[in-house]
Amino acid sequence: MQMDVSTRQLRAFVALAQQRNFTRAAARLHLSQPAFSALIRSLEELLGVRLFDRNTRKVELTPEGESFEEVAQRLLADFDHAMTDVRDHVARRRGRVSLAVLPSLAAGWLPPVLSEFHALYPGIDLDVADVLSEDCLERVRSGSADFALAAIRADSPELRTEVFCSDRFHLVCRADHPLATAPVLRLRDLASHPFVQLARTSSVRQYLDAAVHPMQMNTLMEVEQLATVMGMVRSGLGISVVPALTLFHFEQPGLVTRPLQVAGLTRRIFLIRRRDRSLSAAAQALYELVMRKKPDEQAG
Amino acid sequence: MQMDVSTRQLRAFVALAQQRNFTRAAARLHLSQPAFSALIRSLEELLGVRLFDRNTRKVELTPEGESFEEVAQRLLADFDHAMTDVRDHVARRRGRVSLAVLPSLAAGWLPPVLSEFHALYPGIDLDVADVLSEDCLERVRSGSADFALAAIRADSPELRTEVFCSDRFHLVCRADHPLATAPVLRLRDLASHPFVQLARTSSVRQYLDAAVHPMQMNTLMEVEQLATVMGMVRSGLGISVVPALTLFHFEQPGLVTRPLQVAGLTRRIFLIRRRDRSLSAAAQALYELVMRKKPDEQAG
DNA sequence: CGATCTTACGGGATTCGTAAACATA
DNA sequence: TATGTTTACGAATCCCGTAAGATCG
Repeated sequence: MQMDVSTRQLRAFVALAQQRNFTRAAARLHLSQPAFSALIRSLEELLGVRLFDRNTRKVELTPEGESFEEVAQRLLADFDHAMTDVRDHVARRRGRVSLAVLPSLAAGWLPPVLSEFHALYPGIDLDVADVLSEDCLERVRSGSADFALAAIRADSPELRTEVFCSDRFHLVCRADHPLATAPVLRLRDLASHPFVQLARTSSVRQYLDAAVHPMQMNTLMEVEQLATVMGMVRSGLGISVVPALTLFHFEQPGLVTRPLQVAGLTRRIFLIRRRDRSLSAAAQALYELVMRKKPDEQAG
Repeated sequence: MQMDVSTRQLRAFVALAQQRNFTRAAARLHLSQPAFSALIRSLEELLGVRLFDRNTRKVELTPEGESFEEVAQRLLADFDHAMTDVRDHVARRRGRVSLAVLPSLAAGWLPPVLSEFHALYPGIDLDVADVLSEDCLERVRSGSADFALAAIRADSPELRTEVFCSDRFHLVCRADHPLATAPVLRLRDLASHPFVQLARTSSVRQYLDAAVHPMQMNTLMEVEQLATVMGMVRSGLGISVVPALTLFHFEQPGLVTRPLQVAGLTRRIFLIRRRDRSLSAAAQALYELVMRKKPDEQAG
């Protein structure tokens, strides 16, 4: 049993209930008076009840009309509220974006991007997960992130991967270290020096292991955080090699960073999103800004 | 800014969100699939967002579609609830009637009528005001009663009066009273006997005063309630004259009631309702039953 | 008789269903 | 290639506005 009452009929009813005059109420809906009359009649027929007692001199609500008035007003208000809510989301006046990003991006490159985003769309809430690549992917897969920036490609078929940027590796060492001023830097030159490694789960480490066999490295220690690497290097315990996007950690007095021109030693950052699933208006807006603000390909 | 989204569009949207298949969802609305497709498209255009990601193999909600789904379902539920509510009232499954009736009618004639009414329409609440005629009219005038049964006509132009029934007067006295067996009863025969009167505000008294000048009466006492009149008469203090509709008070052992064949001494009961104001479905139903159950014109 | 609602009716927009075209796994 | 959506298009329907008719104070 479905009653396809239209919102127009409701609006007509409310207008007439307020104006108590067909001609004026019709004008308010930008309708001719007979057309308006038909609209009221159709509503009455649909409900099976007269809503107005009317003659040429007076228009009054019937008891049923009276009790229907508040109902109709509430329904219309709910309706309009719901519609403006949708429009607000579409217009990016409101909404929420969730993204998952590698910690290295989250600390260095991301903040100014989000700052600009927030200035553009102050009504959109932001939800950032600064987690490792595997976790990034999982969050996109489960839907808890709209998209992600990670260092690995997605494997599952419901995800879509696109290259976001390339991230070249740099040597980091003390300014008084011999390599700081060496004319040429080759990977095997570095191998002999005491080296501060990141944990094997990090993408940085995986790239390094792929480029230089671990056996050839003079690994001094393994730590979890890049900030720790920096501390170790600054105190002269060893050197390290990190991607360009993490260099902000090493912009410290007494430290030197030097690009490595090594073929194949380039970390790729990927943007991961669900396939066959469009982004929300808010997520699309962030996606576009993120793509526009890609780290310079020449960085490093 | 009014968005005339129709309930059909909402129903189409919800059907598709649930079925995730245009063909099946179209069938559910008894529509051809292309017509259904157009309905969805029109909704998406109106809202300015795609609500479904679709290809020939899969139909999925977009993020906007997802958040719109609960909104649409709630709106439709509210809508349908409001509509069935109206229909329930029209079908007399629910509702309320308020009526105002003279106490004499309220105690004797009314209860079985309301009993039948309640059996017919168990969902309709009843509101009875058993008050004197003036008060009956005032309640109709103010809208707190849908209609009234009173002993006076309405004066104000917004009220409409119709004759409901005629109520003949009867002598009430003890069985051992001389008048109980008198061959003929004339008004002047009664006048000499001690008489128990009702208060001047009662319609019964007003009729009597109009028929027999008070000076000609042997008034023993004035009381407010008919039940009191009965008690006085039963104890032999005097006689009285009351309308047929109140005789149930006097159906007591040792009491006699005898009709008075006096021209002009007939109380009229009127039904009063607002002019130019239709009755609610519930009130109309009671009105019709009340008219069908009019006290027999021959009563008395 | 004047203001106002209803009825009558022709034209135009909307919406429908059928059939063909198109897309994807 | 099979399934399922979109496009194309003629037909039916719905809805509007103008004009005439009816009604009440």
